Amino acid sequence: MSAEEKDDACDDPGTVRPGGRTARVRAAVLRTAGDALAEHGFARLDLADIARRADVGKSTVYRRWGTVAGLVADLLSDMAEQSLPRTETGSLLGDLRANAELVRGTLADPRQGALFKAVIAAATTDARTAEALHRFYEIRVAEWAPCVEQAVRRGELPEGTDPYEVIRAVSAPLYYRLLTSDAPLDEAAGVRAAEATAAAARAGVYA
Amino acid sequence: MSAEEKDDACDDPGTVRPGGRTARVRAAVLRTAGDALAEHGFARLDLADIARRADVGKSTVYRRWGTVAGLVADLLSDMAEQSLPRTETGSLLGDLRANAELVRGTLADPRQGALFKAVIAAATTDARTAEALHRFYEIRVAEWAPCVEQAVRRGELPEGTDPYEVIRAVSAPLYYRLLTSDAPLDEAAGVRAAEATAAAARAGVYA
DNA sequence: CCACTAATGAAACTGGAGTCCCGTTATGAG
DNA sequence: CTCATAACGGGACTCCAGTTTCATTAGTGG
Repeated sequence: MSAEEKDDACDDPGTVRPGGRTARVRAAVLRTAGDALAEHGFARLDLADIARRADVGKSTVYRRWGTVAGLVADLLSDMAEQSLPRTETGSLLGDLRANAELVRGTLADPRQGALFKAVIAAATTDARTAEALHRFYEIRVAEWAPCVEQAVRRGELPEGTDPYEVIRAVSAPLYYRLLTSDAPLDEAAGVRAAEATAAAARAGVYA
Repeated sequence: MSAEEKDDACDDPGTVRPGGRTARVRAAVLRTAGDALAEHGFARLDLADIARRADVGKSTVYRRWGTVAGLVADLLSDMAEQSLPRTETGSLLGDLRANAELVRGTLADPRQGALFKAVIAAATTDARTAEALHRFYEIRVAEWAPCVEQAVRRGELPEGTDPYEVIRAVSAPLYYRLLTSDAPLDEAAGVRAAEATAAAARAGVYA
């Protein structure tokens, strides 16, 4: 181990030969993990079961992801890459309503809603998962922030309005209801979230 | 087992002799469970460890609470009973700011914040825990709803404003930030939550 | 104060989640 | 096409969370 000593000891499995089977295994495991999270939540999840359902060796799952938290973190990275297109309506309220409806629809969908619940729960336990979750929302919020900046340019909102905070304000009541109530996330909730945020932003609360 | 057949088969342990030792055991276990939840989160929690730290027999914990979810549900019932006094300032914005600061202070406190995170995470896994969590928030929201009703009576808000929804709107951004971001919950966040809600409510969004 | 039994606690037991080892497969470079 | 080896898969092994059993302790009604 003279000159050619092992300097790649820190490499995780899957980084040197990411093509072919490795990629197929990752896709199968992540999809199965998503299904399992949506079904049973994050607490009743064990990697052995994931491996069985994904037709993948148990050792492979443990070697590459190690723990449930690590697997969820990777799932979040995967979810962050799948970006949804933003619709532009020309007015602040229209854009915020579009955003609210997108979020509401996602959370109201049985599978997606359960998945988001599970992912948020997982993030409260593990630091790496939390970091992945925060990055996920930073990305999603940044995608929609431009519509607030446009509204400022149009004169709909005061100068200095924080675009990120406005977008977060739309999602907040929807997530709050998802997590702390059993009331359904109907369309009215989305509309209310958008209108409340628009009213507050116009009043200069986020400046 | 003729006339005196066992009709109390459905009774849980602790319901027939709830005084003395039984009460002490419950208090010790719930306190320890709160500590453990705040420390390690809800996933790394096992009842055997709780029993050890609470100086209580392992079988007792398993017999009375059964699972982690059941224990958290009982903890939530206990938390719901400890009601905090509501301050009245005479104006809607003042009351909402007081509420926001109360919630913000609780969530910003390291132990309490971690505990609430853990409890919310636990509720995503188990139906009974979720029900207990929903009841907890219903109680807390109901305690503050009167200040909105007073504002309507004073003419600060339009008739037909939903008091519950207004109170929830104050908490929502604080919880959203707690769960999806690593930014600190500073006082400005509380003030912004109260002001945004007041502006939206005045605009008639919650009517 | 006594008797009855609800509730607790110690210890032995069990099943399966997570680890380890090693032979097999197939990726990617030359 | 060929070879070195990254990555996978099966199976044996370990360890501890959760269960069961039973003797002991202490509430509660009389």
